[in-house]
Amino acid sequence: MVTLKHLAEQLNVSVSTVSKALHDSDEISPDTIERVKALAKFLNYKPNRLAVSLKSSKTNTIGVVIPNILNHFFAKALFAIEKEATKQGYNIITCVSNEMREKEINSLQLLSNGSVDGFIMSIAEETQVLKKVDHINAILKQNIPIVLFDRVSEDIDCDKVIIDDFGAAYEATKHLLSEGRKHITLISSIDELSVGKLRVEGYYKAISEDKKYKEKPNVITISRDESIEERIENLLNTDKKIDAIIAIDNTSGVVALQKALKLNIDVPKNLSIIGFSDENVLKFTDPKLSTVSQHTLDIGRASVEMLIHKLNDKSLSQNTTKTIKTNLILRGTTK
Amino acid sequence: MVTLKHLAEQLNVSVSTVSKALHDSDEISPDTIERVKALAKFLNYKPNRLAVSLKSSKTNTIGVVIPNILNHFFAKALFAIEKEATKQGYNIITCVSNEMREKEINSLQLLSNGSVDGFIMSIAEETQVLKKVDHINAILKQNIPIVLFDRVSEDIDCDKVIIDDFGAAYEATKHLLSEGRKHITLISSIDELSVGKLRVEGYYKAISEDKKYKEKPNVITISRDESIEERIENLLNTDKKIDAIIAIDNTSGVVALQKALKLNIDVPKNLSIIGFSDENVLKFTDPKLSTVSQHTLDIGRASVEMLIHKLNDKSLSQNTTKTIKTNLILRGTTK
DNA sequence: CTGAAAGCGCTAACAT
DNA sequence: ATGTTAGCGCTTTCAG
Repeated sequence: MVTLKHLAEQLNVSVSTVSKALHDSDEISPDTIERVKALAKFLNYKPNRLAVSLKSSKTNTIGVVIPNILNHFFAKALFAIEKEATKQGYNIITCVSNEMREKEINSLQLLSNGSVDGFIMSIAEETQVLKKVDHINAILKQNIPIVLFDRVSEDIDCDKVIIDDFGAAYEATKHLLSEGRKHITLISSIDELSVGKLRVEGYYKAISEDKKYKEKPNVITISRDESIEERIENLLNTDKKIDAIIAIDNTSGVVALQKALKLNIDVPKNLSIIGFSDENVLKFTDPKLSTVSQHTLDIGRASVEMLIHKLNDKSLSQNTTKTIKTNLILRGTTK
Repeated sequence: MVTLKHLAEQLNVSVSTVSKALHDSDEISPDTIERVKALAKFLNYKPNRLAVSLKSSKTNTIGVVIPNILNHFFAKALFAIEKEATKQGYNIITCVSNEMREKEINSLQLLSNGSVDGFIMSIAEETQVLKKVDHINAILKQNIPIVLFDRVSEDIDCDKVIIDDFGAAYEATKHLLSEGRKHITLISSIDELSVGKLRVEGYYKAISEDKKYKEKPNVITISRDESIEERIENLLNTDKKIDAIIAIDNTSGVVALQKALKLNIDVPKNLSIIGFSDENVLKFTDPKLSTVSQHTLDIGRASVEMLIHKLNDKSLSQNTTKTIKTNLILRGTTK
């Protein structure tokens, strides 16, 4: 690895001269600057990032802690975060909590030792269930900024980026009501998560506001160790009255559509389906699933922007919550 | 941030004493060790990673450069890499090339300045098409080890982890032949990639070895700007003789299955389908797609192992290529 | 215009 | 058993 010292020796000048020259300091003669730069280029000199960071107490690195990279939502968020971070001259170090609080604690500990300037994270399921977030607050107390996205917590006071989960489910349910559906069922495999709870609330609200709707709300929660496929096939088989489904997680919507087709249920004539899936699954379904579009790329981008904003002005102790708007995109599974 | 200096001042000893104490040096009295450790724990002292790395010329960080994180194969590989790296005490810095050579160059440049000890990467499509890999060889020349996985190149002399693409396609095709299929069609949307080419070769070999098979090989390549869905629906609609499909990319197999079901083709009675998809799509299909299982987790793990192995013994200039075996898993879309 | 020196936080050879 | 010093590669005062 070629260092300032090497350059200095080659050119018979001091290290500090070289350093200044490379930064176009006007303390240095144009002639020297040129010579230094020429040699630097020739030898492919690159400033050692560790040394620069150590000196400046600034790593230009963001720690990203996500629950599960195999979940397409988080993969996409990571994609967006990486893209925006790169654009702004930041690297990202990625850790996966695998939904476990212990791993989350580890990752946070590991990186909060000067490795990163701040964190972007989404809370592990276990952490949300246990409602123990002191490990996150501990980082904040060390004056390392955190931006929470999607899965957030009231007990943490920091910047946040969320979607309007309540409103999104509310709108989706309203649409199904407007179609004249009489038996709207909500399916959730994420009822432990903050976002899951909010979406259910939105569904309740829409139902309760509709005077003409006679049925009680029907919420199907599927636990981690159940087979989503079996449960849904069963549901459609036994409860023939269901004429609309709002599936509030990543995958249930697609599964519901598959099973409906298999059972020869006419979609959307006799059954409407709205999912929260990402566009990537569309190529696997025919008709195309109608979805609540979550603008995941915007979520990632906004998270990076907020973090860097705070990094640039740490005095800024004001915390804000940014809500990314959703879109109800009607495709082939709704009337 | 609490440093050795802080601890030293609090305890009225020197910095080096503190350092040694924390490393259980036997130059230090048990008593002092205990006091130092107690205070360190109390103040939540964590050694500054940058300083340690700078001093030791060892970052314990791996740079991971992948083409596309929205591709489930790479997401899963990244998952495995992160997991194994963490287990071995390494962090990962992730960069996404987005299949672009330019971004690949940038990432490599950016991280080869002391940020990482080595790289794990899979080559961008553009790089494979252009066959220009000097930027990768340049890193190797700087004595920074690289492990290439999945998408590799003959023109790069380094450690590699691949699957037996040729053999996998060969076996899959042989199975279709053994079912007595007469019109086996290969579908590929990745014919520009090294792995794509190898899989096609495997298909050819199997076909050509079968004396009883009369038909010419039938290879359908779908380009980036075509709609895979349209193309496949069209294919099945127009060529009614097709009785078996081997889909060598991530998604075509599932799409083919969907379209076949839509067109009321009896799968697997009249049409067998084998895909190269990951298990994650299975929940979206009924019947379940038969696939070539690529053991992506093993690929990721092996990559980390190889890199760390080389890191631990840099003199080891011997490069090896590890081939991860595949499995043909027969499910509902084959007889 | 250039250089010497200090220091970021840590380790380790070398005193004491 | 503890302390001093030098140095990893870099930036930045302060001298010259």
